[in-house]
Amino acid sequence: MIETDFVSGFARGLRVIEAFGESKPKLAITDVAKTTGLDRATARRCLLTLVELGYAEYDGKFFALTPKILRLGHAYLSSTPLPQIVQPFLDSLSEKVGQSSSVSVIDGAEVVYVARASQRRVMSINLMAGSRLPAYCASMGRVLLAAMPADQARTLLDETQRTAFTPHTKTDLNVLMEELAEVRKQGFAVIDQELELGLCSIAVPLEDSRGRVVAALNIGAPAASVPAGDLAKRYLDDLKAVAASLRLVLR
Amino acid sequence: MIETDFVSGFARGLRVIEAFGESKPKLAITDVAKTTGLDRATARRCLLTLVELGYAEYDGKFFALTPKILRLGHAYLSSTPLPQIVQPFLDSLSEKVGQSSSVSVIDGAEVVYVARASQRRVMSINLMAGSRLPAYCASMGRVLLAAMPADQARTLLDETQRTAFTPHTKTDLNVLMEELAEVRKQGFAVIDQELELGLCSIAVPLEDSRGRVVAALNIGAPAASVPAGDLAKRYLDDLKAVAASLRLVLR
DNA sequence: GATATTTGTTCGTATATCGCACGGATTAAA
DNA sequence: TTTAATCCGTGCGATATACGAACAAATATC
Repeated sequence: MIETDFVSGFARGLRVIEAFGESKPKLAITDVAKTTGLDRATARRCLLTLVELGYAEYDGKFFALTPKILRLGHAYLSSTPLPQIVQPFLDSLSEKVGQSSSVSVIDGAEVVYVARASQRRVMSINLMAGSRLPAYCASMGRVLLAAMPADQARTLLDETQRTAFTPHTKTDLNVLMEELAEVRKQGFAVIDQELELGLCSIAVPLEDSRGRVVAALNIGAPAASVPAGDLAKRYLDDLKAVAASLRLVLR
Repeated sequence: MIETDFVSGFARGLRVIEAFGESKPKLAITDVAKTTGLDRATARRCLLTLVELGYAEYDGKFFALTPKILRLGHAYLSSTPLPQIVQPFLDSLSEKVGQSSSVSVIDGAEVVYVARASQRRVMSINLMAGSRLPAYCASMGRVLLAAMPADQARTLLDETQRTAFTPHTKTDLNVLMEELAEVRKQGFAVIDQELELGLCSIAVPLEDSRGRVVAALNIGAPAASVPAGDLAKRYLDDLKAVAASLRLVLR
């Protein structure tokens, strides 16, 4: 008996959907076959299935996903209490401090935004629910990595391609592990332009009522108006207050 | 030979994912089987496949989606040019007028938000990319319905459960069809508290360079500060200007 | 413009998956 | 506690699907 409880056709199809990430709007059959490692015939069958169901369009040459695909992520966002619960807190926090604020969870070595309240844009990239950032150089990522067992975090970081997005980005494994220990000790993480020049942020963990870290909350600010060194002084109390309120609400 | 280009295992799996919508965080095997109409054994195999791939969790009793599911919607948002292209326009528009602004496309009888710039929250519900609203009572929905052939819009509306969310909601099929004709003629749609009391909005179509309507753009405002009758006067020129700019950019 | 390479599609068959039915476990009702 | 009612996991036969190869069409290369 070799794994009878597994629908490989389904798994293959999901691989096909994910092949469209990374700014690849239109893919031909062979492109999909290559990025997924599937046989061309199989990739074609999956793609045509997506078209048949309305999740994709086909112009005879290229396939492109349709907005119906968003139903899948929406199934998560609308079924999980977290985004709905935190959004109002996020809104008032963001308005009070006049900066963008977000909540994210971890998925592998990436941070996934589940809710966000944005003020004037300061980042070049556009963040929204479902957006992803590498955990090792994001404030919420540091917090979430610090919350897991050290060896698990080390393994995760070790397996990650750690790019230096700016001259400030910390990429050395041991340096990062020390950073995580510090974050664990002080209860928050500060990022100073490691992801993008001119942008710094501070994050705290969000615990549920049983004390388990389920997400992270952050505030991002332009380095020009708020130096990284001032972040804790200015925003930590507000962040902690929101975290405390949410601890009572999160089951 | 009947439909050889279709992977029904894949299609079944997607049905399983969508079963988690509508605020159902945790589902047992039988729940999924019921909502999807699949056999229990099949539903179970799909769910275990999701767990195996990390898209879902299983506590021995209930299944719940994980944030990894967002990768699927993210594949669309990051691969489709539309959200990235419109976001900066949305941001500056929203900031200029001091109200929330959004872009959406149509999927069936629903409007799907693909980008949004929000100011202070005025709605009770939380909107973000991937959120859905019934087309018949949303300003962007009216615009998008008006852009399709009348009989197609009529069929879509006829098949839709048209709930009166407020006393102002228009639900009569013929009234709505007349409304669409008016929208088509004047080139914009105004909604006065049909979705939620205290909220009104105005939307215009977004055309690509070939003149095809590919999305809708709106501004929402509290009825208390901006009466519905003033919406066109105050915001239509700004909306039209953005639409004109985007017409040059959208392929 | 001819050849070489890549791409999309079809086909047959070995294999995996589906739906059904059954037994054990769990929960609900009495 | 007993009974009834679900619910869950598992084989089995029938059916559907994946793979690889082969062919045709399109594209690239020279």
